Amino acid sequence: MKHIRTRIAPSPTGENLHIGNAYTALINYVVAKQNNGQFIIRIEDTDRTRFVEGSETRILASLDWLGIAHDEGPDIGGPHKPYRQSERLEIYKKFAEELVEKGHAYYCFCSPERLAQMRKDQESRHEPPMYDGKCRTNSRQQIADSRENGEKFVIRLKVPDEGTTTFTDLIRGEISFENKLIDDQVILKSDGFPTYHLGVVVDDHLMEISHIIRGEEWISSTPKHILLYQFFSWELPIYAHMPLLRNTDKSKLSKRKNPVWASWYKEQGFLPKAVVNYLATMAWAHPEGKELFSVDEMIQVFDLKNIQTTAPIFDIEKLRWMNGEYLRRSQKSKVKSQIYNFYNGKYEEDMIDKTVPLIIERIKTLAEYEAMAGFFFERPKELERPINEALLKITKEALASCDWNHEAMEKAIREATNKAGMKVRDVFMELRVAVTGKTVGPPLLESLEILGKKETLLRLKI
RNA sequence: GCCGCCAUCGUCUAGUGGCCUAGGACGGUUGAUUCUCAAUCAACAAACCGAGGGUUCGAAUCCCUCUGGCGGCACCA
Repeated sequence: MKHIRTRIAPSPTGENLHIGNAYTALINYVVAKQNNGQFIIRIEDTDRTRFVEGSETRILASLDWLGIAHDEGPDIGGPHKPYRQSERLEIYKKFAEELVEKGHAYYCFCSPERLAQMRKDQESRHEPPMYDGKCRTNSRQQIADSRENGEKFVIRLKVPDEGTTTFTDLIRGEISFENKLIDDQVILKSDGFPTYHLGVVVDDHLMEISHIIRGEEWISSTPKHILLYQFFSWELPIYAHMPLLRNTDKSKLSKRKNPVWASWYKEQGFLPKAVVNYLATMAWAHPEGKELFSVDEMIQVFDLKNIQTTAPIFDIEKLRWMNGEYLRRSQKSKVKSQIYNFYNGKYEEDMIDKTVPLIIERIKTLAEYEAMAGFFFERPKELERPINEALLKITKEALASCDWNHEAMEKAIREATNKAGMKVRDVFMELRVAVTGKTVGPPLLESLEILGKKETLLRLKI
């Protein structure tokens, strides 16, 4: 069987790893790992105008956070380095020129202005915007002259006027496009950088990528890539176009409408395992109907053919539920250190250790710890609502004289409450607000036990 | 406008011709428990399988048409 090699090819044009990229990364990773293959990261930084400093580092860090490890990449190298397209310019130039020599591509000297005007005209005529082929017919002499004059040029793919280009998508079946509707794509830009189309094909071939698993947004450019493979006489990889993650309004997941950066999920206190698990359930269902599973379990049973073709809506509510499940199923000691690390040492470890058992069932993300347990570390600056002193008095007296453990406190408070003829829940609520400042929180008496008698009585002004 | 992809509860999905009066999960609602909130447990509502035609003894499952949604149509990826 052919050696399996997959890849993701992010562009360092955003502030972090896009969650949609994390999604395709996961699938690529799983496919590679279940076949004992390699998962590669290649940085496609061919657009200098959109380049974002530091983006690559952050993308790699997020992938690492998610536990999606690569075998080859810009940071760790590999047999096909470099893994950054900006460092491979000579390669693309060579192949682009080879295509020109073979007659499958041509120099184009059209100015951006002319192209813009052309497209404008086409639009007004309700025609599809396409290059009109002006430079296709340039003579050798014309080309030589233009180049000698230092005119800027690009290299365009010469797409056949007739026939259709067909390819088989592993999860969608056969897809075909009429060649006459495919544009003469620019493959090498005037600045010497390749466009995506040349870059991917050349690198995927050179890096021996066997499966191209990417978002469905690429379906319509796939025929251009197929043509490129054919012109080079290279063996075609297997294609699988994943459904796109969507916003609630069904549009492609975007930062305008959704948190899309992997870093956001980290900052919000989501656990990487939960994020990955949730991502896995997008467009794919565990054969045994399991909702909660690890990447390793997924690797055992995953099959690309079972990927759903419909684009799923990314539902943060379900992710939150899943995160809560992971939190509750984790070992307490692990959660404790996760919380400690999440707050960067802002809260004492000792107090976190004591309070986690009380709040673990009440939070869905690490970031919720603060709202739930903040009162352990800091006196409430203000109370959520005013205190009924008469009600509070009952507990004050009971607490002042009883042993400091929650059983004793409970007994004392209940007795005092009954004697006063009041409702237990009302009395507890009064005490809760007085000590924690809030109407919602962990079990009160256990909390007070941890808080300590001194601090509690202080807050009660006894 | 042109090309392409897609179509089961609000959401994620199971379902590949009879096991479907369509199952599970999230979310929602109700109840139990309870010092609040959760967690937990129980129950309920929720898709007539986008619409219309076929094929078949029989279709969510196969075919066609339509409609809708989405994606693409750059010297961006």
